[in-house]
Amino acid sequence: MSLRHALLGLLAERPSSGYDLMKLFDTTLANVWRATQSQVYGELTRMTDAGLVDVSAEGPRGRKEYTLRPEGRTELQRWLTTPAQPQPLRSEWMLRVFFLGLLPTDQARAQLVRIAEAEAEQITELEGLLASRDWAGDPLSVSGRLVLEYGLRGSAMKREWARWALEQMPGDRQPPAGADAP
Amino acid sequence: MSLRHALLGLLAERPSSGYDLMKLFDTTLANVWRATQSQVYGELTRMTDAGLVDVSAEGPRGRKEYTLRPEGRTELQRWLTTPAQPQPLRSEWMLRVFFLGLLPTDQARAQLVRIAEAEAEQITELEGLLASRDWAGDPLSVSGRLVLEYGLRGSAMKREWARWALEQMPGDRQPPAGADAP
DNA sequence: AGAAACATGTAAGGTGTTACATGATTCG
DNA sequence: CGAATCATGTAACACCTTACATGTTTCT
Repeated sequence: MSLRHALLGLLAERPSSGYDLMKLFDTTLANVWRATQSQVYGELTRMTDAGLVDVSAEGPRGRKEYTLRPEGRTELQRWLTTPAQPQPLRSEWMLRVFFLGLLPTDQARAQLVRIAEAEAEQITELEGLLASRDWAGDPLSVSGRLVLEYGLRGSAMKREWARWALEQMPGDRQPPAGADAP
Repeated sequence: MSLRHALLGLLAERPSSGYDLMKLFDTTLANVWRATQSQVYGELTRMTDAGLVDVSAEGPRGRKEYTLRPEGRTELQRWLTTPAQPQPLRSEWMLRVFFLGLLPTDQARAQLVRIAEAEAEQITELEGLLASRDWAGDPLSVSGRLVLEYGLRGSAMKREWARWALEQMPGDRQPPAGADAP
């Protein structure tokens, strides 16, 4: 049910339309919780039915602005203070790593190299994001900065791990200079 | 479709029944890719229909042993060598962190402390797993070791991050000894 | 004999993805 | 006026969770 809580959290900052919320998912929450357009609109309808939000204003082009109701705020607080139970873990890239042993060594190593490279790119991107704006100020900026830092540390960790993994794999030996290749 | 690939990968090692595969998910893949019983049985039927596996033997209690067919092996190789496209990211705990600014500071700090503590436990558990068996030998042990290492580094990173985050939060100042509380 | 482990399956309901469908308003 | 952006919604299909349902074999 976390899509609902993400929406409640965003609406706690300011009333917004489904379209506004969509853009927030694509930008600020892109590295935390993705949602599609049809999900957002559908969930907003259900949240209205459930009495968590209200349509507080209607604008041009059928725009509907949603506002948090007290019930919604209560639910948000409840969720934020409830300890998260561990979510079902599913990581496709780790699954691939787990089965790396089924590939010829050179192909397996190539996959690890790819992981390290992809993560280096990710670091560049996140560093750009870090430099792109001021992270002091309003509360959501502060916690946004926390999330970004986690992303940076996670990517650095993953890149280092991939390098370490390459060292563990057989076939790492450098052929001595001048050795004849078979 | 990764459940299917997980099953193909496990069957590449040795023919197994649905029940066997379930146990492998609960043990070796517990930190990589979770699956429920009804998912596994259902997917095995669909994989049989798709010609990826065969029921190679039947045993007591209706036991069916599945074996990889050449088509299945091909599909597994294809998947392993195809670069993974980034999966939709959804992290509930990060979502909670993102909205930490909506809580009073002391409650927000309590959440971060909880995260650090939970991760410390996780590290203990993974270290136990690391010590519990020999990780040299067959290919899947070697890559299993890689995955475990990733888990260990990830947990250490997360714990350190939580400590860092606590330092960033307002309200970190220690009241001087003997100071009067309001 | 009873408990634990082995073994498979179905059904209902929730959540998410992709594609389709439609139209209004603003800006150059 | 045409393109981009704003704006909302539906439908089909895939996937996952939880609970229900059933029966056998082995071990103590």
